[in-house]
Amino acid sequence: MTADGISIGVNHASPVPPYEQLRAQLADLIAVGRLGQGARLPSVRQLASDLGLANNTVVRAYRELEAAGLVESRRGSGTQVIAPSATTGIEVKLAEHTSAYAAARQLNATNDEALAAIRYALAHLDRP
Amino acid sequence: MTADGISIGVNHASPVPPYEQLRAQLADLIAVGRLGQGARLPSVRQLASDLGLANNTVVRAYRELEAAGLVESRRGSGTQVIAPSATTGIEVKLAEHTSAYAAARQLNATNDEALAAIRYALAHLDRP
Amino acid sequence: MTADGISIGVNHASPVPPYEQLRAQLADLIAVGRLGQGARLPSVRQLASDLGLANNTVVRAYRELEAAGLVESRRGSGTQVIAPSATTGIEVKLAEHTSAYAAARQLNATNDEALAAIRYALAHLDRP
Amino acid sequence: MTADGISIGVNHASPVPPYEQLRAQLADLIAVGRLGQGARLPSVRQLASDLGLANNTVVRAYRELEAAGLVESRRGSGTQVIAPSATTGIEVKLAEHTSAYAAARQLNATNDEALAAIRYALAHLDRP
DNA sequence: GTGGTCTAGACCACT
DNA sequence: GTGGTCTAGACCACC
Repeated sequence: MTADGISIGVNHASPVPPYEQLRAQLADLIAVGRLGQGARLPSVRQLASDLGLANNTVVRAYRELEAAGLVESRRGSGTQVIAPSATTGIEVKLAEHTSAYAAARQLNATNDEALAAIRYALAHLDRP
Repeated sequence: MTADGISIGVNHASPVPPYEQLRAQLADLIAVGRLGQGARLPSVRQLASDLGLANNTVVRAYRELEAAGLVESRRGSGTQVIAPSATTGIEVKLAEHTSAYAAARQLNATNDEALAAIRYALAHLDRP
Repeated sequence: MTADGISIGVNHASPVPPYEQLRAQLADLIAVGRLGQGARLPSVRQLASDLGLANNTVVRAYRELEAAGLVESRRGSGTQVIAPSATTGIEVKLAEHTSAYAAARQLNATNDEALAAIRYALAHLDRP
Repeated sequence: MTADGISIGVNHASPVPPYEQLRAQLADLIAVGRLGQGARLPSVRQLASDLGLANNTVVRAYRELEAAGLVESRRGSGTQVIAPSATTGIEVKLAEHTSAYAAARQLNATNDEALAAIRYALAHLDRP
């Protein structure tokens, strides 16, 4: 849990490298609007020490976000979100991912199967 | 597209290492029943040459699947699927993933948003 | 565009640090005669605010120009150009740079290629 | 001078960071055809030790070239040039640069001045 | 052997 | 304080 109430985690056991885990989580927070235009990301040093990473690992993640046009870094003034023209809603983000996942895994879900899936997911999400 | 009609792909540009891409795809095919009990995986050499990978990369993926108890390799008979105690259906797999994704990304979707998501996904899946 | 009709720009995305971008542009303007002997550079505060830079960044650029003997700063009278012993013409400046570039890049241009180059450049310069 | 007869140098005193000096030189060698399609760049370790740099510095340069689509790196098989659709000739490269330089520096050269420039440059190039 | 990532700590540029 | 770069050396994935 970082200062701003956004929590980010890194799984060192995962085959996905830490910088990419970071990048993906931040990209999603931005895409979904949790980090909107002008929002400041935690400082490199802050996030690195929070997560027990080397500074450069965070720098790498921020650099990739910048290359993707999601964020802008300036020496001395930190890293800020550049809002995407049309903010992507949670549903759209979830849907894009679900769809991509199904395709990538060749799950060939029928409509009924997919709906069953989402109902199942909803039923098992721990939520207050 | 490998011999058995199952197609597997490896993206060299991805930060996820090839052996893990392989492992994940095979694990899903098994979890979902596309590769059922007793099904034979392609031979190491076959799959490696199909994908332009070194044999060892495929060996690594198979080894991890074996360690997870999903397949069994025996000299002479290749690598075969050991059906999981309860075969996981497509919906369950999709749902688990969707749910895990939402949690990992802190998307905090409401039920309505999640349903909207799945409808969106369905509408955008190219299907015959 | 600064006060004197000379325009200077800083690209924050460039790997070249801002103070050096400033220094190089000013040095060229001087070398080429656009800023002649006795010409006054914009005040540090002026230039800094025009470009959205911190004062110290401009100070740094001016300091390097002074160390190179191109300008002189005096309290009260700002920063003035000290004309180089022999004023360098545009052609000479361009030529020096072109030549240095070719050498640095090992382009090994023949005379014909270089002439073709300059003709091409001329044809593509937007000029009134 | 590296193995392949291409020589690359890094100036540690320059304000331009080493990885960028590297990137620019390699990009030019490719743009100009000195490193054509399929040509293999020196290995990261090779180049790093030739130039007295840390491996990561070379890695960074190669990564940027890859992001620009000039080059492709594969673990185990090195880094190869992906030829640009239309190979850029030496003259074009030189001209583009000269033109860009003139514009960036506001040299406002006339055609005559530019021609004088190139003649001057040619006269002062040390060439066998 | 190849490239890819990470660390720990340094120094620089910038606000 | 901020981000940006470099080093030295480690370990991993891949051919």
